[in-house]
Amino acid sequence: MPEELSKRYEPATIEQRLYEFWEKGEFFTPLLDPERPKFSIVIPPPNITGRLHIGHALVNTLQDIIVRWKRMSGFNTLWLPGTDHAGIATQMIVDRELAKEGVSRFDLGREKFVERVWEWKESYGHQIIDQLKRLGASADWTRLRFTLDEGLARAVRTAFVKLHDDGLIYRGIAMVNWCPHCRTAISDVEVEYEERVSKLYYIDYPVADSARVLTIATTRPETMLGDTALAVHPDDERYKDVIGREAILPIANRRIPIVADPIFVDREFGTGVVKVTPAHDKNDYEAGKRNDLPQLQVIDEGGRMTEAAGVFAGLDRFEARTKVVAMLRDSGALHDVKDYNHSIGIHGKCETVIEPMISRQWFVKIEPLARPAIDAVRDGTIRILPQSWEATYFNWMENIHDWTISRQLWWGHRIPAFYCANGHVTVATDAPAACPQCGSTEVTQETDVLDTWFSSGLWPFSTMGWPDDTQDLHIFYPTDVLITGFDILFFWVARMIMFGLRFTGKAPFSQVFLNGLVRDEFGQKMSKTKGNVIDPIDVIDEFGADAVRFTLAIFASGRDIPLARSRMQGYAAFANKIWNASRFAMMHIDTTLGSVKAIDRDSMKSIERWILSRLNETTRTVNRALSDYRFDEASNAIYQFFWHEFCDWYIEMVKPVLLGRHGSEADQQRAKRVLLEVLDRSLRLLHPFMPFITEEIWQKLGGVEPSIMVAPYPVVEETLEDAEAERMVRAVQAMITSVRNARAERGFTSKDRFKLYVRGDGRDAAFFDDYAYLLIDLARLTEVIVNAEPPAGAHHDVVEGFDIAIEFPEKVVTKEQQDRTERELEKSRKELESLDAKLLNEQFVRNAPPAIVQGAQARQAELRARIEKLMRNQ
RNA sequence: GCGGGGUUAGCUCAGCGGUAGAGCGUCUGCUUUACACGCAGAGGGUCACUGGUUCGAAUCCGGUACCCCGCACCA
Repeated sequence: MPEELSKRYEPATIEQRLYEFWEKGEFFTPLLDPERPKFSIVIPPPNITGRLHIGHALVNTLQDIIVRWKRMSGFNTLWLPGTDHAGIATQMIVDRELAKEGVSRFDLGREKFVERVWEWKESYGHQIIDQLKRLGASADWTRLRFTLDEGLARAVRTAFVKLHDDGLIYRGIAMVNWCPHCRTAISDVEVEYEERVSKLYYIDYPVADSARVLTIATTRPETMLGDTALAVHPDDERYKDVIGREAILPIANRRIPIVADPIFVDREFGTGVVKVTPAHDKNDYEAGKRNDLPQLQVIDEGGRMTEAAGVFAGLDRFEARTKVVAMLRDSGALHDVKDYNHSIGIHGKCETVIEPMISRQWFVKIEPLARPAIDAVRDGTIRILPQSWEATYFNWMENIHDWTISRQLWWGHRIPAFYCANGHVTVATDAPAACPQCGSTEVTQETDVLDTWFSSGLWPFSTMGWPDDTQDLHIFYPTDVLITGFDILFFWVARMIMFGLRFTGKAPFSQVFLNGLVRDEFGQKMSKTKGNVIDPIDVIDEFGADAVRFTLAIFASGRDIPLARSRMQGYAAFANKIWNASRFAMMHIDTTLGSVKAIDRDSMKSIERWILSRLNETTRTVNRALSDYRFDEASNAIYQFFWHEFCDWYIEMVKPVLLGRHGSEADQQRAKRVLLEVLDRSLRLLHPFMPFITEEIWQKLGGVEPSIMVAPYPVVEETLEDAEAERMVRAVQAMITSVRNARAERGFTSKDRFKLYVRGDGRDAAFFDDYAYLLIDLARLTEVIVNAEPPAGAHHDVVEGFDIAIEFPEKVVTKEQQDRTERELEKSRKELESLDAKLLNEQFVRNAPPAIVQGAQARQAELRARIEKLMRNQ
């Protein structure tokens, strides 16, 4: 006898207990058995600084659904979890902590500061892991990895040295994106562009020894202090005469050359004269190199003006802008100022305006890595879903630039390059005791660290022990699918593909599913300033983890997800429905799953065949949808089945037998058995989506397995399909609905009972006789009379091809009823009319598939009958 | 400028060649012994516009309008 359930489902009372049960039971840890079919997936490692946000909740719910589904489907399943050290983000947080104590990291020094960050990590770094557990994530925590662990650090050093030895890593001086706030270089993908309203300043530059004045336009007037030339187009008639002469730089009163550059200058744009600041703009830098111009740095690494900026030295670059403009205005050199909209580069992590800066950095020569990565997607070795992302991937990969991998930070993987006192550079996984070139023992390591994404690019195999030859790599690498947000396609996915192919010779995964962005219910981006942020932990507390997961899943088709609390409330109601349906079932089931025998299928009645047939169809849909990552379709199919077929119809249909109002003892026993069967299969089908509630209920059903999460996932069984049972039950449902409609329209209540007349041939007639009790019960009738002439004035209808008539006490036809009948008639007539035309059209009859034509004919016959009956109701 | 996506019921979306669907919201009944986080029912759509292909188009192709999102450019 199963235990009883409480009247209302209270998620908070079971979630923690069940999660501990799973963890203790080691259900998340796969076997080290190379013979068994495996399924593996690695988590997109969340930053240790992070708190779980709704995007994490989504991506991890989707992974958990797939992982639980595969595990139940018999795969030796590994979901490998871990966290990312997140260089800049983490350093920023600890910096802020230090600031509160009134010290900076420079006061501490590098070593102490890094120690401090590790301490921070020990205290707070696991928070996000705990939150993932609240969500129900069935990741193998015994394999928890961190991108800065010793194992992964060795992988990083090995990868770096290999790339360097292959000539794919170089160190050099170049114009990079510089963040003056974080005081580090960042890569191209880390720069975000924002449309800003700003000003375009027109400045007059007098031509030396002449009365001519050249006007240039700039959005960044402070950089003029670093101008080392003006440039015009060589073929521009307006300026031919000034090429080779000099201009006087206002304020600084420096003479600068006027050069001609056909690549740099667009004659059509602005005045056709451009100032050249080689040290502070990418294009100017290139132009400077072409024209052999000096680079004059006027802004420093902290975004302040240098000594070279003269009187502005020491000022912040934006203060300097204001002052420069004022001074230009005073001197009359400011020609004009216009409003101007343009996008500017921002460092996404700290919102600081990027300053292009010339500096010495480490780079990855990317083209040789990108080519095979492009091929892998093109030839289908890796499939990206939704497929439209492939175009974006190709577009980016084909125009990719070398990757700036060095960061001027302290928290991260220190670059394994070593400098000796004589300036020789050695790149090696371990520090050399002496310089291999000159023998100097004064060896110091490069102070720069690597871009965080360098280490996460190795994630699928570094977490499994690479570069060693480990069992995990043998069994679980390559992984099967990567599930992540589209926003890190370039940052992470592309780099993993490149590194995976390079270092392991294999694509790190065969499929990539990119999920959309979680937005608010009106499609707006969630943001703290808008106040529309949904905190997953809050909603788990409020609605339960299962409801939150289900809500995320039912929206997840690869597009953006408009998330509303009302939806979560709706799926919390679904959880409650599952709970109560199970509670009802358990009041009657008196056996356990472990002790029952298989159902004798030959003895089953039509409604039993029907519900199992419907469940079988649902099973087919769910399995197929999950294999296509159509989480929305899969979850919706179960929802519809469980609530609207199992609860709304089947449970109501078995009540007469279950409660002993109808049928034999054997009928009741069989009904109980089928109820148990449907509940068991439904719970297993639902488990990947709603792990907690299904576990709690399923355990009470007394299964053989210790947990539903290791019970087999339902698969399609052809023998459960029963089209005939579906046809007849559909007819019964339609009759019941028709009676309910007519009753409501005529203003009767459910207490008023009537006689129902039904027509059917041989076998069907016998069926309606058998199920008269059901019609009586659910349609609240006094009697069902098969194949008799209904009295005059009865209400007629045709449903699913069967004639029915309801005998109402008297012909109380309301205006409402008449209108409705009229509308119904009108609709049917219209449809019939178009069908008639269709069937008279020879081309339709000749060209359309026979099944369609037959369907049209059947529908035509039914409509004719229906119209005839409806007319009798008028 | 290049690329991707969208426009279907009041709202949010699914459907992507063969009779317009779901959830939420609205309205009307109902304390029917699992559930009022419930049950039964109702109303609500010329599927953005416009050509074409087809026996047949929300669905395929072309164009127009508007809206998102990448990337590039931005003196």
